[in-house]
Parts: sequence; C-alpha cells; structure tokens
Amino acid sequence: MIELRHLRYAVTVAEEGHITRAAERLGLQQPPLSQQIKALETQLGVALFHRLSRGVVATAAGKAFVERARGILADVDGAVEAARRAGRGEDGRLAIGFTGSAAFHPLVTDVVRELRDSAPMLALTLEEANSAASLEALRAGKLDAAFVRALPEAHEGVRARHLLDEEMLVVIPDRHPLLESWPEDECRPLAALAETVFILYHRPSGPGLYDAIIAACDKAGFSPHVGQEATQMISTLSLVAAGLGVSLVPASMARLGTTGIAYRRLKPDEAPSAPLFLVWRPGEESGPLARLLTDVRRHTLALGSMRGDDQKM
Amino acid sequence: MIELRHLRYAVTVAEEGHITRAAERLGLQQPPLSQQIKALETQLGVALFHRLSRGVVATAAGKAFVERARGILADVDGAVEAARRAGRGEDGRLAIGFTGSAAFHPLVTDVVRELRDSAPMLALTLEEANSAASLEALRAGKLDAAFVRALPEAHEGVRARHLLDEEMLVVIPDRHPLLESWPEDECRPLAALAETVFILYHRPSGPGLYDAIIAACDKAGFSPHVGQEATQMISTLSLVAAGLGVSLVPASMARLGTTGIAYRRLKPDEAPSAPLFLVWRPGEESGPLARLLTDVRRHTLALGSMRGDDQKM
DNA sequence: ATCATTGCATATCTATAGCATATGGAATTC
DNA sequence: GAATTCCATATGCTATAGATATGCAATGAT
Repeated sequence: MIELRHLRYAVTVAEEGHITRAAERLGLQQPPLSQQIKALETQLGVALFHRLSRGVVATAAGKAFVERARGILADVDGAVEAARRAGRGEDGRLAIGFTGSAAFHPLVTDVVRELRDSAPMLALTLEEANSAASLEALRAGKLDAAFVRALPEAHEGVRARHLLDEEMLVVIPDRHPLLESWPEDECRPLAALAETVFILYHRPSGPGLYDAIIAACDKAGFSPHVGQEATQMISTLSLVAAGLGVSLVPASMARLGTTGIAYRRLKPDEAPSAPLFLVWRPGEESGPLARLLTDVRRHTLALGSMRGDDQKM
Repeated sequence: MIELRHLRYAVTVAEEGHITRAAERLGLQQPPLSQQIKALETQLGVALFHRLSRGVVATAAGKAFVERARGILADVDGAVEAARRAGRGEDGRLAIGFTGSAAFHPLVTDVVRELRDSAPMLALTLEEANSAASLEALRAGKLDAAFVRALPEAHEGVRARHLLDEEMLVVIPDRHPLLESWPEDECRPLAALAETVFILYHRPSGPGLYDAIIAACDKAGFSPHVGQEATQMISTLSLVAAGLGVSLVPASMARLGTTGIAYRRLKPDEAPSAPLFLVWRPGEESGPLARLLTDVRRHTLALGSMRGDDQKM
C-alpha cells in the first residue's frame, strides 16, 4: 500500500537527483531509501527513476508522479492546518440565527464582528428567523447556534444560556400628546400608557416579548389597547413613526435613530424586560461553536450584566 | 508522522460513524483502529471524533480534515494512474520537431495522428524547425525527438535512427518545354536537366538535401544552374509553379497537389535520395518517447522500407 | 433494579516491515 | 589500473502496526 512516506521519498530523490544525498536530507541511510523507492516502483509497475552512474534522474512517469506528489504533500499540510484551525474555531462553517430584535443588540453585533476579524477563514452564515424557527433549524442541523428572545418550555437536544435581560423602552411618535408633558429623563409608570393605542410585534408561534408586555400591563392594572400587530420588529417602529400608536421595544433598538419617534423610560420595576438567550446544539463543544460560546461569554461579561446560567433543555 | 493510512482510517470512520464497523470494512480489528485514530488526533493536537455511546461522530475539526483527506486520497489514486499512463507513454509531454520537408511524409503524419488518437492525455507539441535547429533544441531539452533530413557528423547525447530513404522527384512547371516530351510514366536520366534552371531549398546550416542534389548532378556529369534558393521547402514549389525553374523534392511532397506543377521520375539509380531520420535524447527510453519510438518503428515497417539502423552519435 | 448488550479504550503480545550495518558491483575518474 | 562514486543486495535489529484479551461506560430489556 502506498504511503505518504513513499511520496516524501520520491519527491526528495527527484529534487536531489541523488539517492545518497536524498537519504541524508531525509535523515536515513541510503539502502532503505533505495528499497522504498524500489518498492514504490514495484507497486506502481513503472520505473520512476533512471539509475545513472552519477546519480538518478526521473523518468517521464517519475516526473508525472513527483509533480502530483508535491501537491499532495502540500495538501496534507493544508489538511492538518485546517483541522487545527477548525479545532480553534478559526475554520469551518458556523451558521448563526437571530431574531429581528436581537440583530441590533451590541452583544450580537460585537460578537459577529469579532468572529469575522479573528477567524477570517471561518465561513459565517447569518440568518434572521424568529425564535421558534431558529430552534427548529437548530435541531434540523441547519443552524449551529441562534440568538433568541424566548425559550419554549422543553426542547430536547438544545442547550441554552440566558445572556441578559434588557429594559424595554416606550416608543412614541414625535407629535404624540404624551410627549409634550414627558421630559426625556423622566421615568413614568406603565399606567401612563393605559389609554394609548399599542402597536405590538406578534410572533405567530411561541411565547415572546408580546406576552411579556401583556403581562406587565396586566400587573400595572390595565389591559392595553392593541391597535395593530406587526410581524417584523422593525415595522413596529415604522408604524409608530407614522403616528399609529406607541410601542415597547428592547433598549438596544434605540440605537436605530429612526426619525419621527422618541424613546422614553418606564419606572424600572414596572418596565417589562426583554431577555436574550443563546441556544445551540450540544455535542460540538470544540471548534467554531466553542469559539462563539467563549466570545459571547466574554462580551457578556464586558457588558457587565452577565448571568451565565446555562440550562439543558 | 502522518501517513495515508491515517487518512484512509479517518475517512472510513467518518463514513461509518462507527469504529468497529469501520475496522471491519478496513479489514482489521477495532483496537488498532482506535489506536491509529487516537495517534492521528494526538499528532494533530485536535479531537477529530466525538465518542458517543452509540458510535462516533466527526467534530468540526474532523469534518474539515476528512473532507480534505478524501480529496487527497483521490489525488493519490490520480498520481498513481498518471504515473502508469506516463509509463505507457499516454500521459505527460512530448515535444516533437520536424523539418518542413518531413511534415508531409505519411510516416510522420500517421505517427502523429496515431499518438493523438491512442494517447489523448499526452500533451503533444509539434514544432517545425530545420535539422540543425532541431538538434540544438533537442540537446537543450526543448524537444524530446525530431524528424530530420540530415545528420551532422557528431552530436553527443543524441541518438538517431535512419528510417528510410525516399526517392526524389523532379518538379516541373506546367508549361515547361521539358514536359511536352516527357510522359508521366517515363524515368529519365538526371542529365536531362543539365540545361535547365534549378530552384533549391538551401538550409543556412549543416548538410542536407541541397548537398545530395549537387552531388547527384556532379555524378551525372554536370553542375546544375541554380537560379534561386528558397528558405522553405514549400516555397520551392511556389517558385516552380511560377515558372522560375525546376526542382527536386522528396516523393512524399507530391501528396501536395499544388496546381501549376507536374512531377516526373528520374532513373532510379540516378535519382538522389532524401533520407528521413528520427533523432532523440537518450536516457528516457520509457514513457512518451518510448511510445513514439515504437509507433515510428511499427509504421516504418508497415511502409515496407525499414532500415532500422540505430546509431549513437 | 438488574442484567445483557453495545461499542470504545486499555493492556499485553506478536509479527511485519522499515531501517541500519556491511558488502558487492558497475560506471567513472585520475 | 587503482581509486572513487553511487546504487543494489544481504543480513540483522528494532520499532510499530496490528491481534487477542479484557475493561468500562452507556443504553436497553426484563
């Protein structure tokens, strides 16, 4: 059976044109090298070298073989390096899903940017999908990890980490009467919104921010007037800007300086909170996924609100 | 040191997802396979497989490695095949030179056609060059073999085979007075051309057909009137067609049914003969060159005028 | 629970084969 | 013709790939 040793030997002999010198360079004696070359030739059924009085020279077959052997040896080195890079999470594929409302959180954007910078060989795939779809794709193997806003009760074969809880802000149209008497730095009770119309982002499947908002209002003693439901988190902002009502969105959405809207805070103990989770398929704790996990953990710590309670589901 | 064995084992284990079954397929027992996989992982410094209770599954590093390993194994097979093909002369490169007057000989055209048909992977390079230039290119390694009309006295490191001697024919312009009294099937003595003007193909360097013609005329008792010299064998035909004189060309040139000229034979014992030689660089008796040599030999025999006297120069 | 089964890991041993040492032989050089 | 060069052959040793036997952890059946 042909082994890489044979290729290494043949290449060196071809380069040196001299079995004895090649043996020296390979760190062995001349007889075993002669033997291995001969064994290779026997295996191939073709002479690779002409034995001259003053050394050897590759035959046509030898040239053809050595030429390819060089490429193969380089490929082997490449494969070794690729495996090591993949082990460090710097090579391979990583498909990340995220819900629309997570896309704007600095944790997510920072982690993605860092991955791009520090592991350029890693093929990153980013896919926007709601939490339920992300979990489905995860278990189907289409995603390796996902940032989601909600966790269903039980999902086998999926691990999750609660990253942080984010305050939600009130989004109000520029010319809304509420704004006139609401200074930018004032925190009001949720009940202040009891009479206004709400625009909410409603996912078709599974619990999410929608429920958190309803529950908070309920706790504050009123049931919100829901005027319209959007299917995309960003569209709620457009609808608010159009003056159709107010909404509640995670604080990180305020980064989007959309014109025509203003953000106001609620009293901290009354404001519903928007959790951010990272979910992933277990069983692949090394490689790209491991790198993502450590990067996320580091950035979460840097944001100062690490909770870090992993949970198996 | 990593060997192909490791690649073969890793690929099979990845395919089976099962060390025991993979061992079976590889024709060995499970423990040694486990060991080899482990040795490979140690060498790489990265785990390639997750050991589950129900078999194994490739890690990210394992996937990256196995993917490339498959390609490498295929390349090795390719290299083996390429070497064997090259040994049979069906792969590789073969640069053949030929003088202008040899290009039309059926031996040359047939051999080239056969090479193209029977060894499609062989990269054939055909280059027209005069005999002296061919020999130079041969020794410089730019050509592997050449068909030439003349051999210089001594050339080190070049082998030659005399393939055949070809009768030379008289080429006469359509309306030349000589033609009127010369039936197509009549052989005339060379002296019949004593008074006509000759157009000859004259190589700047080395002996060739030119000298053979002069010598033949000399022997026939006259010195030819050389009206014009052409530097290309084919241009002599054009000049003859233009009525500028007659010429003597190898019989194989008559295949070119140029209009405006006629061919006539001389008495066999008086007609100068045009030899055809094959020259090549020795030391590469296998592979494409060997194939050329055998093909040439076979076709020469088929033409019924084999001489086959090799000579070292 | 307990026991059987599955499947990888570890331990020990054997045998193959890759390598070293010693020598031979053919071509080349002085 | 002696010396040199360099590959091939012969023989012995050693390292290691592989075989056998067993252990161990996880899963499944009774």
